[in-house]
Amino acid sequence: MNADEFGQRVLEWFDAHGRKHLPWQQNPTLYRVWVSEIMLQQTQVVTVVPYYRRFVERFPSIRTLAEADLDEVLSLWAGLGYYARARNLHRAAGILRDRHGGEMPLDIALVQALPGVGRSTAGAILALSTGQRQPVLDGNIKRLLSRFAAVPGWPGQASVLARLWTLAECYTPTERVADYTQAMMDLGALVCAPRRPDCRLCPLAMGCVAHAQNREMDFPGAKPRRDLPVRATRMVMVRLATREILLERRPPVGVWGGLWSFPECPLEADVVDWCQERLGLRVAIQPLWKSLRHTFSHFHLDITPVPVIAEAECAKAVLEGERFVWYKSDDVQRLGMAVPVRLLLTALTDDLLNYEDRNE
DNA sequence: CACGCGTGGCC
DNA sequence: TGGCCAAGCGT
Repeated sequence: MNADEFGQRVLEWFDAHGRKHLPWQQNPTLYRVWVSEIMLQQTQVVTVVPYYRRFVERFPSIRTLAEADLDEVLSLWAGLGYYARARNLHRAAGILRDRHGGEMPLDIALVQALPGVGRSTAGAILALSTGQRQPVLDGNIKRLLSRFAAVPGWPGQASVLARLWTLAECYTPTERVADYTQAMMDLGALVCAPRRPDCRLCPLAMGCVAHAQNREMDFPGAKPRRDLPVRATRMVMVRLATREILLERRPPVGVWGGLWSFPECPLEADVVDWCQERLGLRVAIQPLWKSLRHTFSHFHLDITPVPVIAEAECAKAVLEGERFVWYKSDDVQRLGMAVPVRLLLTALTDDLLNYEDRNE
């Protein structure tokens, strides 16, 4: 099947079955498509949609995003994961404001130079928003092309990746590039699916090498896997008699970077001493009622929560400033703390306050 | 090139 | 129910 026929068939399929009502497809400006592409990195459409709506309502333009506090940007990202995306998005908005007149450039090299924007995302932004002829190679298209051409090997391997890029480039048409690009992602997500590809619905089945060999599931080649490491940590839940709880801003990089969580106390340290030295707090430890395992895609995190009661006057005096915050449950949304909201605040804090109630 | 980086859904 | 996967990129 030549490239013209490939594109023709894909576009015909798009007209009949492609997705045309996603939020970022309505008024697909460079800014709106950019935000959507960042959110969609390693994240499924159904998960993104509500976050996307809230985000572009609050930050409708590059300039509003650039002027915002990172804390507020993170607060709208809370729960979506991969928070470096939000930090990069905010930083890139500042770059666009300062060096590009507040506009997304049309030169793919400049787009790709923005933090958080790689080759595929840069291509998707320009192709979907302006129709510029740029290839895209996301996970869906990798899978589709791997099967169509029976490309052996794991796409994480440079040689395999290079071959897929060549195919993506070759099949990208000169007309209706936006529809074609959307169609390829839709085909990969809805028809050429990872688990159960439905080749009866595929407009490319007649040219698909993997299908001809009945080997759809052999492509793309499997990623070499190793077992997840386990990390252990301890989080100190400092509570005042007023039911306020202490949160600390996490470092800007690493797990949950830039978000707020309970302070982490080294496992080898004595909690009472550590609170005295690190936080300047005199505390009383409460009984521990459970520990918690949180599984990430790349490791297990075993968390030991340690509830402690601190003296209010001392605590207030010592821990004022940007690094720490005292909160009540109502304040969570304002602060934008993904981890505390979902994992720590809802689970551990509820337990902490229930525990307190039971003992009153 | 290998690894770090989240979360929800699927079986 | 634990392992796997999903619109990648930065280091």
